[in-house]
Amino acid sequence: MGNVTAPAPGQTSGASGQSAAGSTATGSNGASAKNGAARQPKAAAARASRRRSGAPAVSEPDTRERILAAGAALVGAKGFNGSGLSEILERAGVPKGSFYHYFGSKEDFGVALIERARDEYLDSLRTHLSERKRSPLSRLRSIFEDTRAECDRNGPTVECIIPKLALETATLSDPVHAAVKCAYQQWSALIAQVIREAQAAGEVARSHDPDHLADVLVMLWEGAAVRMQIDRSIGPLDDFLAFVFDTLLPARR
Amino acid sequence: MGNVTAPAPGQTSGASGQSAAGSTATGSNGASAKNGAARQPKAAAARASRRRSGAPAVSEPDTRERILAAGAALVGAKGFNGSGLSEILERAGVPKGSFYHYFGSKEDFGVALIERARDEYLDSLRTHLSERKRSPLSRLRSIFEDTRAECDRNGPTVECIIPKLALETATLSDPVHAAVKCAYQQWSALIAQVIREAQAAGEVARSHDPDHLADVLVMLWEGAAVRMQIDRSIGPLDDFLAFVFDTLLPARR
DNA sequence: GCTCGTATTAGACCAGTCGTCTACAAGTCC
DNA sequence: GGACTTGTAGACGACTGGTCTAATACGAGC
Repeated sequence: MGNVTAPAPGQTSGASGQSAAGSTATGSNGASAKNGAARQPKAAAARASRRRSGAPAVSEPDTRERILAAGAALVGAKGFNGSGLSEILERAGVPKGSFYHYFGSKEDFGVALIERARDEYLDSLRTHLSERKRSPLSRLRSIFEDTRAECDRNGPTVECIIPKLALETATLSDPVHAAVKCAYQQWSALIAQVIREAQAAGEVARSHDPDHLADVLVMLWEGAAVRMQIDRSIGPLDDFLAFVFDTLLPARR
Repeated sequence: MGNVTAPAPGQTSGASGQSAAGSTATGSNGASAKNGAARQPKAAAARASRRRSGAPAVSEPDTRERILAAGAALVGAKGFNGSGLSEILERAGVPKGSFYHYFGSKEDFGVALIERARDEYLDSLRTHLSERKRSPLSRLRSIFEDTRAECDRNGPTVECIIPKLALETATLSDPVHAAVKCAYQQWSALIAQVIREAQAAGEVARSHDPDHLADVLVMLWEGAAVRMQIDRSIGPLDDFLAFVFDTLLPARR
């Protein structure tokens, strides 16, 4: 390691690559894998071609999605390494054999999990942000308030598998890391855009640089989310809202 | 703010308690543990009595500490569940059999890890904050700048096992959760204290409530730390410093 | 030197891990 | 109907996980 680099935030899904995993062993085991070539899920190509040809796709009702949903729930609760495939699949009501039909490996599955969460979240964000009848600042606020409400509904211990997976696996697995990084960049960019609109509308002081401010908001929100899990209370999210919208942004000056 | 509360942050170490772990299983396994009483490390009592009697303690040179150090490094890199005892002990140069002489369980070990990190960090904080010859605001700044410098030295992927352990295990293990919560409360309290001093010295606007502001700083810093791991760059920490000390605090008004 | 009691270690243990493999059911095309 | 592909099904294997018992190393007392 030692490097840092930034390998093109786009491309995330696809081939695994099998990053450095057990290469640290100092003593006995040494080489453990005989595989050299990357496995591929078999189903991905099929799915793509089927979609392309517009077939009704009677089968594969939602197996893949069921696995992902169960995985998201369990990983959210017990972490990625803490969740075994067996339990995920048991909850999804899907046999083991099907898993490797849809995903190349557990790591692949992790990437898919992140992409799913990211797409879902960013979509809801875009929905909120495109509500043209509300002012930019009010739209921005609604984003966070809605997430807060959701956390309130689901209990403070769920939610936000992205930072969880990020901290847990990003040090190890490059594909997961890339997916997470990409998610954050898009998120930040969206926020920056609303901030610009809010500034144009005179709702936010122009002294703030939109990109930096967006990064700060994202970081603060993430910190609040972490704190929420630690305190097991959504208080931190309220603190976030109060600080950002009552103190920080309306810097009328 | 709502809640926050403060349930006696002291007491964290000691008996484990074996919190709810597998109680969520829907299907087969169900009960997995046969133990009801808490195990105890055997060595803890000995250590205590030895220390009490002032013996030179020739044996146990630093075995426990070596395990902790190796554990902190590995857990920081691969997460708690991702780090096996075998590898930790191998790195520490300690035989596997010795582990349960010093720790009651892996969970106990996790608590010890957090307490070690917390004590170390809070101690350095107190050192910084008690430097009477510097102004409060400058002391506050030096805290974060020093940590930034350390991250710069060690690379952005290490550091901060506390939020890592927090997100990874706090959902499951009550003792770990308690230790983490305690750490944050103390941290926040320390920051709030400096803020008060800075306000008294006229360095920070009195319009801020010290406790809330401290919480915000901690959350933002935590978010920056998470982001640092994701970006694999200390840029977020710089953003933090710039925002807090150039924009947020000097709200001269 | 021998025994005894404690501090420490070696290695067995089994549950659980991810991943593979073969067998089978269902749908589609010739 | 038979040869494909797509997806389901779960047993199986090699391996590692944390845990614990049985044995060692070591120092004190006689």
